[in-house]
Amino acid sequence: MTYRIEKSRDSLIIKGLKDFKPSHIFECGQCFRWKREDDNSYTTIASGRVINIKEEDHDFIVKGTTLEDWNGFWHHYFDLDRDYSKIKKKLSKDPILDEAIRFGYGMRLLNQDPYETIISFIISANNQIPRIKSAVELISTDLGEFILNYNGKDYYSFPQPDKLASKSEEYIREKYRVGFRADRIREVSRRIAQGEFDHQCIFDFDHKNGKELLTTLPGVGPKVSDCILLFAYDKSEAFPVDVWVKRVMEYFYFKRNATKRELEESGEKLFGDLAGFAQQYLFYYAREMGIGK
DNA sequence: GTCCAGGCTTTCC
DNA sequence: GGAAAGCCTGGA
Repeated sequence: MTYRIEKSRDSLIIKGLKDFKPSHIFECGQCFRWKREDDNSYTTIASGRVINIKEEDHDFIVKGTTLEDWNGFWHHYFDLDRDYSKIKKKLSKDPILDEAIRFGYGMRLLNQDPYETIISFIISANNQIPRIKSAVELISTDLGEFILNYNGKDYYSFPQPDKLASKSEEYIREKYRVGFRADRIREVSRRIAQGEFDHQCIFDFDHKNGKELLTTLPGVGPKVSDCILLFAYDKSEAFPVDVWVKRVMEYFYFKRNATKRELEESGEKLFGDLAGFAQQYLFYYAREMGIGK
């Protein structure tokens, strides 16, 4: 991925960046920590860093970072080493994917922090995106570190595992409004904090072994583990099957009700090692268009 | 071993 | 009042 960065007084100006649209990247459901500002720019926090990014003509104005920090962190976070034009070209041979990609053409899969992603997607079970965002926000404000105020809003990092592990189930449930997910959050945080669960080694595992290990965690089933593998561990074969993917697959591909197994196997069969990208284009398209609802 | 119904907290539409 | 980026348990 080749692009140019120009420095201005208080921001970076990124030029020549292809396949990149903040609204598609943040609003496609992979990430819960972003805010759309009144000027349609996006402010996001990741690994204790806060940036604001604004699309302007074909450039992107980024506030809150330096050249070193962009190259050392955000470049990888936004997955800028990957050629999405190539991925989209391959997937577009499928007419349904072609349509989904026309809709969400600027989507990219973020490389997010593993622990934050694990907890966020445990919270996502049988839940709605506004509520998931709210819970992650409440946890960070309560236990994370204050980073800075941007445009009137305080930003806090997501806490380390020992912080959540030290709270009671009742405290987590009542303070963050996470219901039956409270004990799962506490227990998973405890296992990671005490070194019982090594989440770093999953980077070296393949998709199948990573899924096997992650699903040993309470609150992590097949769908949630595939989200974690796709959004934090760079496993692009992962194909999370949720209600929207079920709807879009049954509506366009099966043209009938499909079993859970048929749905889970369809990703690899149809899209191979690009299944994760296909899933994300399809999810975003199906949810925004209300397919099959 | 696989499959499936019912229950789960709370909020959003 | 039903549905929500599902998981867990128990029983067939």
